[in-house]
Amino acid sequence: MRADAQRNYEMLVEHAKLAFAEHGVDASLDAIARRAGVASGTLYRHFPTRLDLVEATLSHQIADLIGLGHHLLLPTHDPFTALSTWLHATLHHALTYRGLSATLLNTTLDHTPETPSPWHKELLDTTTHLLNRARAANTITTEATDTEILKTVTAIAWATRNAPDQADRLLTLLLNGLRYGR
Amino acid sequence: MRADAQRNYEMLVEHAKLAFAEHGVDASLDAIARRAGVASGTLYRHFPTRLDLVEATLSHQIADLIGLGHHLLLPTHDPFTALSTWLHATLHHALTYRGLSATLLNTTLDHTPETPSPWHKELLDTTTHLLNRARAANTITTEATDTEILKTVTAIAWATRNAPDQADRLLTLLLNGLRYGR
DNA sequence: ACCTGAACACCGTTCAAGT
DNA sequence: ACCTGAACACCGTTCAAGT
Repeated sequence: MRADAQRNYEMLVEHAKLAFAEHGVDASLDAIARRAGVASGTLYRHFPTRLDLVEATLSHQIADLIGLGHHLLLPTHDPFTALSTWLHATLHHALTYRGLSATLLNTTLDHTPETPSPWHKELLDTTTHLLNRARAANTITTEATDTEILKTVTAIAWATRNAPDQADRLLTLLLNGLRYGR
Repeated sequence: MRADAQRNYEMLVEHAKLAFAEHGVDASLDAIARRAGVASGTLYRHFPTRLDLVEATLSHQIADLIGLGHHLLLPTHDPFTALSTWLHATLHHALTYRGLSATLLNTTLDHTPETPSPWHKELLDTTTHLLNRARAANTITTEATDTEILKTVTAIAWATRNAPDQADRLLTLLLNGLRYGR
């Protein structure tokens, strides 16, 4: 990549982080480009879709989350606790920016024509594995599908986007509903 | 009201219903006005905010829902069953138009500066009463507040907006989590 | 190879002028 | 008293022209 292009890329990610943190993932792309000191066309060249830009600002955090997921899949962990830890972490991730929960729902869990990003696929896969382990250990109901459970987690993130302190309590409620023999 | 104004009002409500049903509550107001055969200013004269128009299209359904609420508060009903019936009905109401769940969350459950509409106040009040009865009968946990529970119901509506057949199952999961001595 | 910025499309909202 | 529709502001997205 040419040096000026590299610099533009970094400036865009940096200002996107600020804008997303302040206004949520629906922040004006035009304003991001302006504050990063580039024209709008340059933003679109580097990030064809808004999702590309969102993912770029979250790349480290996503890597961490996926790392945690792999860790929790080790057989040393109690299946239900591992599932619980994972869903809480996913919930917090979805709360990073206002509107990120909607992005997650749309791109991972609703039938989108586009291929889901590797990030989203990994999220769903990890959840599936942890749920399967919890089901195999006979600790949770089989009443709800993987997708439905992950949907509910994003829904909780969405519902508590202006009061994130309530998020964990609502997820605990969901886990109570899932759990057998409480 | 002048005869032409009356007619414009009705035409606007009628076309708003169609547009909301097709595109959700975020449908273009301009397009609604155009198809109703009036200019945009006329729409704003009758319905200063989008919420006013949304409520107008739902007035009958809202009346029905509130009627059901009053009915369920009669002491003849089992407290938990009444609560369950009410939350399922509220859930279905929130699913009427795509995006209505978001409206409900914003105007009823998040700190909005504006005074909530009588409709929303009634919704929250009825839920509070039914929850209190269920708690007094010792059938549900006291771990979650009224607002949090209603939030979760709107969240489920939001999460299943493209797959409404899953909505009731997810609400059942929530009720399982709430219920004591399942 | 990359960037600029005008151009187009679309929307919400207001308000002076008209009836 | 009510309606019209132009005007303004804001945004996303594309693409011809420039370097």
